[in-house]
Amino acid sequence: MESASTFYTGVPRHLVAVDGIIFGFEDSRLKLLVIQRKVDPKQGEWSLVGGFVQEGESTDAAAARVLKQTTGLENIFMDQLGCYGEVERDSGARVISIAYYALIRVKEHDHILAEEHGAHWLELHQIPPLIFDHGRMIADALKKLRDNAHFHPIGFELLPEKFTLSQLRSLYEEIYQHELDRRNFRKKLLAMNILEKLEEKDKTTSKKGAHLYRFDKQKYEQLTRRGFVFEI
Amino acid sequence: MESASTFYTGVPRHLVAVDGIIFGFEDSRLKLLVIQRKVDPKQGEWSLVGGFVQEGESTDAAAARVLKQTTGLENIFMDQLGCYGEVERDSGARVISIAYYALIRVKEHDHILAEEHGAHWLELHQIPPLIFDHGRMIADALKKLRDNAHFHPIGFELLPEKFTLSQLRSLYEEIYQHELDRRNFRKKLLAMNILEKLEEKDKTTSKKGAHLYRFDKQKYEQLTRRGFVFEI
DNA sequence: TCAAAAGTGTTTCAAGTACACCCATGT
DNA sequence: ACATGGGTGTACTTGAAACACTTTTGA
Repeated sequence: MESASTFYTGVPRHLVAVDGIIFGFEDSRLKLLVIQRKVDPKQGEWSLVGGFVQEGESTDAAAARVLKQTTGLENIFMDQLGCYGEVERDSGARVISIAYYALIRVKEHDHILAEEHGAHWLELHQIPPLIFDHGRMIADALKKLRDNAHFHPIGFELLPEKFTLSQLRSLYEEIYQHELDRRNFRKKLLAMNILEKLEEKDKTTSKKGAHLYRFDKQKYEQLTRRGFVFEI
Repeated sequence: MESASTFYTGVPRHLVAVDGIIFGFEDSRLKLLVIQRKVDPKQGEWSLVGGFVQEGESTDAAAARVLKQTTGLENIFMDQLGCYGEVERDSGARVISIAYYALIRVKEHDHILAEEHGAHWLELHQIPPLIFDHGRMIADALKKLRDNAHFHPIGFELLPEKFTLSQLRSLYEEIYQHELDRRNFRKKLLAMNILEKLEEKDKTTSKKGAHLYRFDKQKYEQLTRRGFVFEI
């Protein structure tokens, strides 16, 4: 393919990175996994987890790899946030970065592995200034998380398999940063018919105990095919 | 910065392209600008407009440059769609592509320039199979256009400065692919208070003539700051 | 027995939807 | 005079928002 090699040769090549905005939910708080950078430039400063896209590796795969390296988790909900392509965004070199955000169950991830990488879970209002354009990435990720959570049942990715309605509500209160009416929330969610009520109760937060529920993905997809639209 | 050069050296570099999904609105139809590719591989086949990101050029700038080269237009509404990073997506080489969609006023663009590039405006249902993953890019762009148009007044980017309410309505009918009630649409839009009613009338489509309106961006932004949310 | 969270029901209000009629005018 | 698209008003329906009371049980 002679002409092909003509078309692609002589074209400048670029360093391409992936950065991960990793959300977690713990103690009724939305948290973010950030690390203290181990390499220069900006060694020791706060940063998102990231890495370079390798040859023969898709950007999605690179993001999944980086996530696994820091948390030990696989098959995690991830969505691409977008490309950050300003020339001067990385002070060390011209790097084009593809940002991904991920939702993980904090309890399930490998805390020891994360610590080895200098990783910390911080609440949203505790996030220090980050290197490069990582602050903007987080802002964009939060916006996308909110938009996405509004019409898709991605919130469940942040909760344990079994959860109470109070937990679910406080999750959305954290995501949207405003209170939701306890009774209306319950009514709305149960009316959707996508939660499976379990016999077990969670007694850690009240004497009476709150029923545990499980997200019924089967039922959700079935309803979706019939035109149902999730909305919170 | 010795350690910095250590960190970045030896890292694989990639070809990075931008591809443009360019929407236009003409004769009450939503259209897409596609070209017949002039280079191998896939010469002669249908493709989106695109090009490679140069050194010292941001991805946004590259997308704007490609748009200008094919249409002659500058300062156009553009939004990033996302990164397409599969390893085998381009059969000629490993190319990471950043897709952008743009909304342009068809009347204002340089038709001669476009023709030189083998460009054609095609209606959505006329789009032939495209090379690589361009078909998927279009599907994604349409989805994003719909989502975006739902809560942001981006539709006006596709209309001439002065337009009738009927034109505006048929634009949204095209975007959403379903009919909207003529009377309710008018009521809703006028109630928003973001349209400036002009004295002029457009008599091309009726004997009575329809009033022309102009989108009042000032007023829209003012209302937005007060919490107003556009929705159609 | 009482504090604290869980669970249930009702009323109100706003926004969307459906729909019918009059208006202006070129042919 | 009439056909054609432009313009206006009203009744209905649905769903969100606001809100008060009862239940359970460990301390």
